[in-house]
Amino acid sequence: MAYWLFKTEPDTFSIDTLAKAPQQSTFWEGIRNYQARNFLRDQAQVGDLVFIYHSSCKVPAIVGIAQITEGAKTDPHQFNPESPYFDPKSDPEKPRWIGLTIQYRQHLPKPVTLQAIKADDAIQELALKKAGRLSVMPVSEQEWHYLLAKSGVTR
DNA sequence: GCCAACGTTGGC
DNA sequence: GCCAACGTTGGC
Repeated sequence: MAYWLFKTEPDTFSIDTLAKAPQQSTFWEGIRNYQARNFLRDQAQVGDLVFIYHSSCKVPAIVGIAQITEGAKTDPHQFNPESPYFDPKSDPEKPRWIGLTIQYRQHLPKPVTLQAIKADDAIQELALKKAGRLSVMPVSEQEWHYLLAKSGVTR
């Protein structure tokens, strides 16, 4: 059991989009960063919990929780020249990029803003804090529970 | 819209 | 395998 943080731009795909999706599920696609991919490929497991973080928006913040419901599969967009996620260098025999399926769990009662995270000395490890453009990052168990409490989730 | 940070590419 | 140039991300 592990904990993660996934970034998304709410203009493209938000926690609300996920909550309203069929089965409240989506295939998390378009990961095009090796470090992020390696986390998903090598460490993410069905059952792991995921903070959904809104980036590139007015108030960047952790806004909700999802759960991984299906393990890593080839991301088909890498082979589609029409897709913004097309990767001409990916060999169909050895696909370079993967995605996995997550399901909505809940909105946070109080989103935890990037500003609050940066200002909080109790949060030290979270990769979000050290800048970084990583779109998928691990969250330690301790900081997961700390952030949950901070967001008003009581259990 | 700007720009800093940082990942990726490609020439050597 | 180094590193400069380039592209992208994402906060502000």
